[in-house]
Amino acid sequence: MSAISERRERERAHRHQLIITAARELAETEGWEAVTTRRLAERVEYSQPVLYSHFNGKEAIVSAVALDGFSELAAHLRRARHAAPEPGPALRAVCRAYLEFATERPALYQAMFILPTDLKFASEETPPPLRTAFGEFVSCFRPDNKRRELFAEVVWSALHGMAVLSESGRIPPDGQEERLDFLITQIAGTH
Amino acid sequence: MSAISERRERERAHRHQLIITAARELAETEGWEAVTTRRLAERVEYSQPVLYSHFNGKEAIVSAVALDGFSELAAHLRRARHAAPEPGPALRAVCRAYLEFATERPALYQAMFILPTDLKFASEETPPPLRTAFGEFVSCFRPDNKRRELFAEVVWSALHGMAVLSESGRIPPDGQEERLDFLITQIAGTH
DNA sequence: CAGGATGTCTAGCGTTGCTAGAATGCCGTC
DNA sequence: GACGGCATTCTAGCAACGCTAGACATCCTG
Repeated sequence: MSAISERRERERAHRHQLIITAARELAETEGWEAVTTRRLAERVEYSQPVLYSHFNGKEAIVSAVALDGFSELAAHLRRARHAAPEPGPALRAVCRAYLEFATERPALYQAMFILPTDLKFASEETPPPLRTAFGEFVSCFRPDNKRRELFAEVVWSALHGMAVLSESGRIPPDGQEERLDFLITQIAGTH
Repeated sequence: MSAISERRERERAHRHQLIITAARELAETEGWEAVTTRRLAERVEYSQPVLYSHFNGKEAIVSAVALDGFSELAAHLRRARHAAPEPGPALRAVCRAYLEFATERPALYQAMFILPTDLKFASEETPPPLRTAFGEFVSCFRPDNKRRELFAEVVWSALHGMAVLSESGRIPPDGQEERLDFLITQIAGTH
């Protein structure tokens, strides 16, 4: 009884992740509007209702993808920050990594920041990956800086704005590097 | 023939605007997910297909609402800029007005910047209201500043990020004023 | 007053997210 | 080793969506 239900649990967990990755792949290749419950079910080779035994609905699936995205983003930013020698260039490196992430994984970024999700932000129930991702920005400022969280919020906002406005063509996608340079120059000296 | 068709034309134009304002009101009171073609048709007291004799589809209706929004935003920013005495406080006033606009008309702002629309940005076919709205930011910098467009893009991006991240609860909505203050302080001195 | 064009509506197509209830298959027990 | 019972999966379908074809009515023109 124990071993059997354990195996089932394992298979179930495996299928759970299968759904998430299938949704993500489908979104990355054809966009989120192509991610329907039917196509997703077909992709994982199960019928539609099994999706609902794993997730509360489509929004929960998007949320799961977004959560994975936050983990990757956090790792990506951390790598960039540790690769930079001093706290000064660290901010620039992290910002560049952020924009890189947004442009290279547009569908994932969309799930994280644009599509409606169940994720709770800026509260006690905020999932750890979200916290650590944000923490990477905070860590670019000196620990004795009492307003580092605030600074991080502004930097993050600016980057998000740049990412999303250039992605949608509202600002020319070319000038991204120059804009980043200006932003960093203005913020620098405050860490 | 002339007078009659003129009257028809007038009625048609009136109904055209009626659809737009109905869509906007519905979105502002119940959110864009409640704006369906059926409910919209019921609201204007016509059947569904008349919507399609005025617009190419739902996206075109959203675009029309967004376009109106850009006109209002441009006027709102211009008012704020002219109310400020010097170019220094002008930037702050315009930024504050922008955030005000975003928080007070969330549905309208969503149509302008988040929902998919037909509007062309940063190109030759960009509608005038979009240009003038962006121009208000540019005008906050000195005419001899060769990078004023770039600066305006960064400021706009930062404001958009702040607006949308606080609206969705990704950053605490309270700190908005403080964040704005930090942003302006860093950008100031470059106009 | 008839003819034709214009404009509007009824009805319906295909697809969406989601779910109830039938059917299937696997487990533990006698 | 056959069987009852439970969990799981599927078939089928609902209501609502954006959108459209074709019938219907209405009004101007000759």
